[in-house]
Amino acid sequence: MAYSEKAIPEVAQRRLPRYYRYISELKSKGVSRISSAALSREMNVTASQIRQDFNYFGGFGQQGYGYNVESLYEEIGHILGLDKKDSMIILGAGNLGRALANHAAFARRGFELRAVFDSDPNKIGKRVNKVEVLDIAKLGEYLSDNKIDIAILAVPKGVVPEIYEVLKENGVKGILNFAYMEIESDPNLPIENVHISDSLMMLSYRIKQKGIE
Amino acid sequence: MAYSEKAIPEVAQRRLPRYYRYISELKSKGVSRISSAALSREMNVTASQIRQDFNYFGGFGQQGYGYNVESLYEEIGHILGLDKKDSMIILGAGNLGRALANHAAFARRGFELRAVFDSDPNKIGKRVNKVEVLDIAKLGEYLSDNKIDIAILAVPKGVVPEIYEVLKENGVKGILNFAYMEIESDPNLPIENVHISDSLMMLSYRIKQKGIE
DNA sequence: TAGATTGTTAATCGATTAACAATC
DNA sequence: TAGATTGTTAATCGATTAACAATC
Repeated sequence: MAYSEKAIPEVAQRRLPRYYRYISELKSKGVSRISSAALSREMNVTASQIRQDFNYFGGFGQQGYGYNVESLYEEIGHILGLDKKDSMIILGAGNLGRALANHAAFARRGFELRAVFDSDPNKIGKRVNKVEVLDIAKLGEYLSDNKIDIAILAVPKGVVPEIYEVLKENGVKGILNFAYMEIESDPNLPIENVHISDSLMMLSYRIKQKGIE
Repeated sequence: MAYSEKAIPEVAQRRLPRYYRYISELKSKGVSRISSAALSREMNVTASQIRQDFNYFGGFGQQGYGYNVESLYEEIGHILGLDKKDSMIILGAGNLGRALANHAAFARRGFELRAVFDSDPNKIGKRVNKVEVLDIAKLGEYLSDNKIDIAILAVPKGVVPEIYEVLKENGVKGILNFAYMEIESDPNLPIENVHISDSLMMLSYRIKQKGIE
């Protein structure tokens, strides 16, 4: 986006994957066009917000017609970088690491798992969803030989800082962090923190609120 | 909260688990008091926002002193309902379901796993993290015999609607949904959707943006 | 063309921040 | 007491919604 354009609000950016999800659903149902009004009903947001949001990213619609589902799908996919086939490794072959390695949705969205790393000698050498479990001690070495875009952290929080340094020094471009420790996002190394426990606590909170209000 | 009090903004409510996380960290480090200014530096938010937020929930501080870490921890834990020991079941004994069943952070926060459900005869009867895997066909029956607060959905999206109905009809109080299908939150049955793929897409987007801006 | 629906501006609403009086 | 720091109000900033002209 050219520097002269208006900055896109962070909140609007974070709505993109949700739009993508709904549009990909429409596409697979064979719907070929949709208006902001119709999409607003499905997604439970205002039509106005949908039009504003799509406009931030370039206005993919047509007056009197609406939005073409196929091209919307491609445009948003492109904006999300899903046409790029990022290479990916998973750190930690524990329960969560293995579950993520087997997560079909990742491959479907064009993310390509290359290896899993662990420190446990019983796991090293085994395979998880067709890729090999490598020794985490050799992570730096591996990264200098292999161009990896994304690292998924599924390790105990104690080892996070150390692994983070290795990832950072070896050109990994982004981190998806499941460890129970927030890593601050350096402007040059974006990090998305996924805090499953936070969601559970939020749920607990909302259950409790029901009775009160 | 009395009806006369000002409504607490949704965004502030969603910040609670993050506060809880940082405060619990401070507590375990042995820090006994903290000012909004000091916490603001750690958490990367403004001190003003911290004071506003804590005030929405009752203002746990003391002028000239700051906040007592121990009592802050208890207060927020109480607001989140963590002093309540919710009972919990997991639907789906696949990779993700098993990973969640073994997730130590849940038990640590007072959530008590009671059973796991699956439809696969090879899994039924086995144990996952000390609880039994039960036949999902008997879910309704189980729920009428056992008071369950929270259900975690880790099943393929095709079976979500059907399971949702059973949960709803049998008094489950909240759902944590990992399926790749958004369930709309009924006012009487709060749902937190966790979309791991969305986080990965967002990461991909942010990696892509780096080069552009 | 008439009807539909976007793109976009302006108005509203809500959240964040600044400021400072209250008070420990 | 003097200093520190909250609680809280008011000011600012930003996001959402409404409205409608543009246009397919």
